[in-house]
Amino acid sequence: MAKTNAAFMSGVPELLILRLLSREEMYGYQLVRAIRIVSGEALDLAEGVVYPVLHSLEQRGLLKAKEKVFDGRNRIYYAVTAKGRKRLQELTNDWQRIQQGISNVLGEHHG
Amino acid sequence: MAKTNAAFMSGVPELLILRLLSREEMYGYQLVRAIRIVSGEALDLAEGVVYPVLHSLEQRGLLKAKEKVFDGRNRIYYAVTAKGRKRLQELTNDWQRIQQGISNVLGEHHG
DNA sequence: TGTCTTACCTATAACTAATAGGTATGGGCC
DNA sequence: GGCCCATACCTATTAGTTATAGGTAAGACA
Repeated sequence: MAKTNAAFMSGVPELLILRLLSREEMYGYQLVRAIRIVSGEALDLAEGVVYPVLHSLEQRGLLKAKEKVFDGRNRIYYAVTAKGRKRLQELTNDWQRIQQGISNVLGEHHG
Repeated sequence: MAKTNAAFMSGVPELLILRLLSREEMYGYQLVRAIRIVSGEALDLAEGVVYPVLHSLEQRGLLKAKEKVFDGRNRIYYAVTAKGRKRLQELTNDWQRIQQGISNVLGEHHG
């Protein structure tokens, strides 16, 4: 039931995941729900999107994984590394710039 | 000298081009400069990005091309069709929703 | 037993922006 | 004339990701 996105999504999963994990460590399945809820139902990333991004971020040293057993169930918690925080800052800056640029174009009143 | 973008650009060229052309018809080379200027230097799309998008939009019936000779030089002006305006509206809505969703996530104060 | 939710995973497809070229004309400069 | 820059168009290839569509397995609950 994740069928939100047409365009405008490049880089977004990475940004959102880094941002949410920078506040508190979470596991993948939890992230999927958090993105939907915190975005105000505007965004809904499928697990098939979130897990590969988590693996990629971990491999690049931006996240650190920690396996925990909860209620007999396996969970893999992810926390942002120092390198990850730097990356988050960069991505946030890029986002702000691009978002502003698009607003500038859209905001122009019709002539 | 167009080297702006890292991420967050999917769907953006199409949106910007439709929006700018909805105000007045323009030709490709002019669009390239307009995007840079109107966005406040935040965005800079290379010709290699803009021309293929124009062709795609025309093929899909969202733009209509009109060749004009100016100063002995050939220019191809593009205007938005009715179908194109509808598409622009949809894209704008998508953009607003996604942009809002991302703001919601980013804006959360650290806990 | 059967179904739902939780929790993880991956392979493939689909999309599209970015790169890196290329062609051709006109104007200005020496 | 020869040179360079700006204008104005173009395309093939690469790169990078998201989206799709699956699959596995355990626990809860009826």
